[in-house]
Amino acid sequence: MGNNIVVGYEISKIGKKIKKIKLTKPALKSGPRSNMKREEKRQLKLDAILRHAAAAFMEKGYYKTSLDDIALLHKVTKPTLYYYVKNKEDILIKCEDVASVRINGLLDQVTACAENGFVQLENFIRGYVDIITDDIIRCHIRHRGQREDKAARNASLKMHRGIEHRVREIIIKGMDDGSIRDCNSTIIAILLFDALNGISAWYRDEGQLNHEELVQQVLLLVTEGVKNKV
Amino acid sequence: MGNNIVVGYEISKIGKKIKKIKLTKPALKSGPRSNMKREEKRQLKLDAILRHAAAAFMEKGYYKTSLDDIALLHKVTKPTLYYYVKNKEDILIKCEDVASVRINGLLDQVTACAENGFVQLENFIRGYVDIITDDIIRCHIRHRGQREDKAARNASLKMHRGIEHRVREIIIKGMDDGSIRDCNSTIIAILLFDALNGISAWYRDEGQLNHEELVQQVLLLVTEGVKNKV
DNA sequence: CTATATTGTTACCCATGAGTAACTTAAACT
DNA sequence: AGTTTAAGTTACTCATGGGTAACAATATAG
Repeated sequence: MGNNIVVGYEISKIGKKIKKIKLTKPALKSGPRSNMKREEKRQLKLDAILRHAAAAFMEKGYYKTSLDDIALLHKVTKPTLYYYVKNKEDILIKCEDVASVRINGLLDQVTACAENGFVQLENFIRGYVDIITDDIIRCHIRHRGQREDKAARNASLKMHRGIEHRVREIIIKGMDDGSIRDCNSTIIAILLFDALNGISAWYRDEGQLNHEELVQQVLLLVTEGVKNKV
Repeated sequence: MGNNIVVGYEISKIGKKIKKIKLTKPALKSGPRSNMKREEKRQLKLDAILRHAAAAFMEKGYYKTSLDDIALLHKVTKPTLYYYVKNKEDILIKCEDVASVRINGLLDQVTACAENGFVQLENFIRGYVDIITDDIIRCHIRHRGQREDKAARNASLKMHRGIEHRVREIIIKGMDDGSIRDCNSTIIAILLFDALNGISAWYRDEGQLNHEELVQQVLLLVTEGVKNKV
């Protein structure tokens, strides 16, 4: 009886990896109050782990950061991490989820305002530069690309395309309402993201460069370009 | 007599690693013609290795690419690679050297022309988008950042700063001669590189997007921005 | 107060891949 | 020719680090 508490076994398609699955479902019948507390605590710990991991990944890079490093930062041992994440890559995936929510949230907010396309684009840029201050987002931007798992790779691509598409829509709206000049919205959206995401690789809020100054320069560049109007 | 042909031993500072050093210096006395041929061949092979490595690194990433992978691409075995490069990281360093020469060469060319700052900047952008078509350059852009060796890390930073500085100089020149509007040249230079380097991560010459179209959109964005002039 | 699920630990396993030693073959100089 | 150097091979070592098994402690439920 000792070892039938926890698991059953399921052989994946390839038959190479064996996956543990729970047979006992997470007890949902008990009082939601106490359960809530547990779930809350768990979520907080997961968040902390993501923060620590993201910070480490940003400093040393994904492959140069071991799970032991992350565990140490979080003051637990490596196997404990596996209680919160499926594997190393899952950390990146969870960072991606956070990023998706925040960026799409920003887009919701921006597109909800009844402004013309250009102003919406400005607002998006402002918000985005703000968002990429967060280590988790920066970590995602830097490491979206590195996905061993095929499904994860596709999901990442899909989310990325989704966001790019929404920005493209803003640009198109701007061209329609006359606030943005005629241009190739696809290329412009990509270039914009290249520049903004690039910022996340070097900019620190604590650094010497002022946040407002940065935003101003970005907006001016995107708005006016650099050529002097004589 | 068998084993005193080749080597002496030298203990590095740390005393941990032992390094082989040649006592027999590379014969330079013999005819330069034949030597040239050897050096030439060697250089060609090194170039081929760099090409193969860069292609692999761009496809799978540095850490997911083993030296065996590269050796296989080059149709030799791993130890042979060590005849051409010091270690794995040395491949990145050699790619960096290539990149440095090409980009600084472009800058030489661009700044040699007696044009105003804005036109020089335009010419640089045109040339740069051309250059980042090359796998070796793309590899360098993607992996400058990953340097375990401290000296290599510093060298990389220095080269990068050097190039950025030269572009900043062009922008400043443009502001002086009135061809470029007043701006923070440091930030603009960085943003420009962020956008351009970003391109190297996704653009393929063989793809559906036309090279000229891309260059046009970049130049327009940098020149005019996206705001419609009413 | 006891049973059960939740967190966490110590001690492993084992695949991977960088780097090396020692030997073989091919080329080139005299 | 015959010897030296370059170029390449096979067969290893060995550190690293992701992942797991099995056990220990702590909460929570009934």
